[in-house]
Amino acid sequence: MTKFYISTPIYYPSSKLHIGHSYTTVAADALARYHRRRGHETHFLTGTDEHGQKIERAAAAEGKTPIQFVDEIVAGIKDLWAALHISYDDFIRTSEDRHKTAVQRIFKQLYDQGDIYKSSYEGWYCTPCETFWLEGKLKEGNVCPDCGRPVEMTKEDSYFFRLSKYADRLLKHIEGTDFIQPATRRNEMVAFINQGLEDLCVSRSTVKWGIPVPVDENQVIYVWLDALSNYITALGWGTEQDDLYKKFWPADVHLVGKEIVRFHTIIWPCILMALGEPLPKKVFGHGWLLFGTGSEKMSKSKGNVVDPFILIEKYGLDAVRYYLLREVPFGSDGTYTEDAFVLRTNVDLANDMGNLLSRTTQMINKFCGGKVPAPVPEADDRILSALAGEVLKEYESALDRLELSTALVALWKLVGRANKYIDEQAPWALAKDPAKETQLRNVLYSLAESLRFLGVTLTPFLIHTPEKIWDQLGLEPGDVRTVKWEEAVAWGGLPAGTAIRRGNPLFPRIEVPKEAPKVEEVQKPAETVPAKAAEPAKVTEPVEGVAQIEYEDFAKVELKVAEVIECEKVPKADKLLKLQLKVGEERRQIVSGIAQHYAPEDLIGKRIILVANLKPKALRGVESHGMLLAATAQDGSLSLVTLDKPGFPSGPRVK
RNA sequence: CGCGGGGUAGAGCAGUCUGGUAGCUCGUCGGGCUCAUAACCCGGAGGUCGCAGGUUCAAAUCCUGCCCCCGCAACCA
Repeated sequence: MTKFYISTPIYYPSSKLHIGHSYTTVAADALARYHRRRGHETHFLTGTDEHGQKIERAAAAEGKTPIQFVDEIVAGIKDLWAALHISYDDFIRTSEDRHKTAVQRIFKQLYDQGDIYKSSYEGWYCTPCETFWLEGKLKEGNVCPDCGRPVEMTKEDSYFFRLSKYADRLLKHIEGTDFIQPATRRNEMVAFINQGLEDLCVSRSTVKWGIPVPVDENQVIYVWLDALSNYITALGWGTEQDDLYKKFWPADVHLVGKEIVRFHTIIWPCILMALGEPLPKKVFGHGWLLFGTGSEKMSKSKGNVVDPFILIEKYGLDAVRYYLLREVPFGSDGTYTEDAFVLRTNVDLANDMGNLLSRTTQMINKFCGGKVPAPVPEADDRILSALAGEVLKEYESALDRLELSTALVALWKLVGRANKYIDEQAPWALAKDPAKETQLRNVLYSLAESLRFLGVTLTPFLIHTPEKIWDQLGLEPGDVRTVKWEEAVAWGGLPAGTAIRRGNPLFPRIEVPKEAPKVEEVQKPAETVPAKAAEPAKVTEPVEGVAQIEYEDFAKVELKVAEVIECEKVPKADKLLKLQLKVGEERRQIVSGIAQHYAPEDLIGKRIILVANLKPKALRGVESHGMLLAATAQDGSLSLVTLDKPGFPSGPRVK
């Protein structure tokens, strides 16, 4: 029997997931459902990558243990997958014992055979941050880029994996196959490998929340070896119960976001080679779903992350799934806007698909007494049946290539042709002419049969619609997912005489209030959200307006009048200016990101407003002791806040 | 010389690998139909395919150079 094993990345539960994660997971779900529907033995794995310093700290910040913290978020993730009807077969958490023991086994094996070795890692280390920094990342004066405190050259024992040993074999594997898709990503990886691979540090002594290194109590296994291994630990690799592993490995597809293609196509295969296990057949790096207002250029202001729950609540699950799977060619980046969402839903789902069902069922009611008429095959023009055959081929080959949107486009060719067919044939006219009865029967049968076919072929993508279609056609709704595939997609499966059960519209049109959407649209914040995977997305918390404050809160901010004495550009920084200020008798240096709006010489002599008691911070290696006030307009232009009386002295407090 | 993605009709995109009448969706204008969710069908208008060279009988497509835009990162205190 054909088998199919597909995985999503395991997500990092340091915060709530957004629609980008949903995008990856819904896509994997559709592929899993497709293969299951075809009768292939399918295993669909997703999960969470729960270790590491970020989780450790986020938990500490909330006064929780890491596992408490992560448990809550994982529960939320599972709720989301439930809401999206994600049909995963297994959900692995890297904090589970089954994973931890297997990862330790992997580590041990690689260590015993010499593929992992102990060495020392030397670099600039910030003790408070427990982080090594590359020299190039340090701020001026060897200061930690995160906290601004001095770093020390530190030598630390670590374990390294011999990545370099497998580079040649890996390169051959990548170049000779369609292992990495789409092809553009393969080219990037080939270039990357050709730069030379260095051995990979696979342990950390500075983190406690992780899987202990089996041969060294003081260290935990670092993320790559830990997280990537989930694809086999979930199958029971190396245990007594490895039936799943034997059955499903190697994976048919690892679906990943483009930002983590490198880890899945370089590190992971090398680990597998070292273990002597087969490599996954394919790693598909899809693009990102980006958010924009559509009408205007992407706004720089960050806003709310689109919450999948709200979207489902507002527009329905099938509309959300359809949009995710249809709008973006899988592999490239795409955008989400609410306008585009509404348009897509109204046009494809309501007008074309939903209305097709509505008019077809109504015509069968009116012209055939509500029963599906018996066709007369000899007299059939075969227009729709022939097209359905072609569409099916396109659909199947698109899904074999993981091109979900292409598969949906193919289906909608049939939808479009059926709508046109109604116009051409004008059944209402045929119904008036008793001599045309045969033709009428064939036309209506072809339409109803097309819809039955669409119901079946939509089962991987949509959750409620296929059943609704079959129900309205008078079929047993549940059968749409259980009738054997070959039989279900073969033309003629709809029995004559079936009683139509015309119901509510499949997708009611979404009515959008037309009045003055412009202002609102412009002000709607835009957010760029990568469909991030194994690493957490940096999500800017939305600013929900600004709360009122007491005067004493305001008084905490020390604003002062300052005069610009000197000003120059910060080298190698296009946005930064370094300003020397005179504040009364005091001198100050600040750095400000206004270089694209003001030339240095224009600023000299200007009196500006300084936030004087802000903590110092190094920007691009240059110390800044405060900030100046400026306003940024919608179009991105910027204006300094200055004084309107010439000759006003510097130094006074502003309030 | 940081990494990457782009510039094709008013908007959003396909086509570029494998040169050969420039296509799709939305919008717009006009027409048709009345089975249907003011839905559906047909037709029109609208593009010097970023710029400049080159190769070719032929270039959106191949080659060279340039310009511009957008992500990420660094540099928004």
